[in-house]
Amino acid sequence: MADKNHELRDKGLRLTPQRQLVLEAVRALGHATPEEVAEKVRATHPGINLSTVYRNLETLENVGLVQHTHLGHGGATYHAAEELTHLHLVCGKCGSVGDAPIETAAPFVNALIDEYGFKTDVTHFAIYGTCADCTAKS
Amino acid sequence: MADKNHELRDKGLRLTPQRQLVLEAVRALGHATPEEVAEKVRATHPGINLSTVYRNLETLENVGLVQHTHLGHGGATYHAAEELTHLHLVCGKCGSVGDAPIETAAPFVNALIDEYGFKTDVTHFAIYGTCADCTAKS
DNA sequence: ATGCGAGTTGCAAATAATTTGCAGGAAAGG
DNA sequence: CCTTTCCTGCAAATTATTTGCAACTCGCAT
Ligand SMILES: [Mn+2]
Ligand SMILES: [Mn+2]
Ligand SMILES: [Zn+2]
Ligand SMILES: [Zn+2]
Repeated sequence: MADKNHELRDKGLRLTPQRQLVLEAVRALGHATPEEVAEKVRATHPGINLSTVYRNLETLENVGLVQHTHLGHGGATYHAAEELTHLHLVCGKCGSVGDAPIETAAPFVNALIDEYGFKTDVTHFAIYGTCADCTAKS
Repeated sequence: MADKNHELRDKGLRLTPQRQLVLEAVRALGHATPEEVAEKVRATHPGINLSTVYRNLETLENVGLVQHTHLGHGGATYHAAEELTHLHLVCGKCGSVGDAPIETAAPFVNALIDEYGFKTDVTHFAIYGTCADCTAKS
């Protein structure tokens, strides 16, 4: 590696400790709300302001390093862009979040393209329903 | 029809003008945010309070007369339960909301049941992506 | 090294969306 | 009617996110 953190400069962004830490936190956490990202960052940079986290998440999303997804009824959660390679199966009863390969959705995605010219991003919203455990219990 | 509005009493709910109007508004609007429902109701009942609308939407959802869906990054929109018979194709570029029959998703839904025992509700979240028009323009 | 200018940050305040407490008012049933 | 319970309006509280602004600092050009 020539010099570290080229990925941020390459996108035309300044390399600040806060920004690096936000990105690292998102990568470490898998998926996380802005609040959770802030919490994680505070481990090494206690002073970080929540609004800085929001702003950096937005900035990092604009340059394609992170993305947001909706797993629940409320706000968004953030992922590292590289890591968004699976569907999220969210159970409305117990709140569990399972994964499934994106290919599972391929026939559906193709049908929407063929019939409507609609290009689906299957990761933006979670797949909502009831998990096997909760179905068994009821 | 024996006597009107049995549907509310049958669910064990009191029949108040506000409640009836909220339900009618949801039915008339197709999909609507709580704010939009309130607006609609105010046409005939100007005094209705927004919190009454929120409370009634929740109540009506609990008894199964309405349901909420997420069409965008933000809050929920409400539908009459009978009316939720299609997918929502939401374009992230232009914001348009198209419809598609639920059957389009059948192979996908079946795959999730077979492979994970996960029962998908395909209407809770919209199907997010880019519409044909926006794809053409870019 | 030094300095400058644009991009960033922290902080406080502003917005926006939704929820809650409470006291008065109205619906259902006897 | 009368009572009980549910429901409503209103104000205040929460929660989530955004914005204005002055101070700061990163990266580039002296
Ligand atoms: Mn929801
Ligand atoms: Mn979104
Ligand atoms: Zn579950
Ligand atoms: Zn579009």
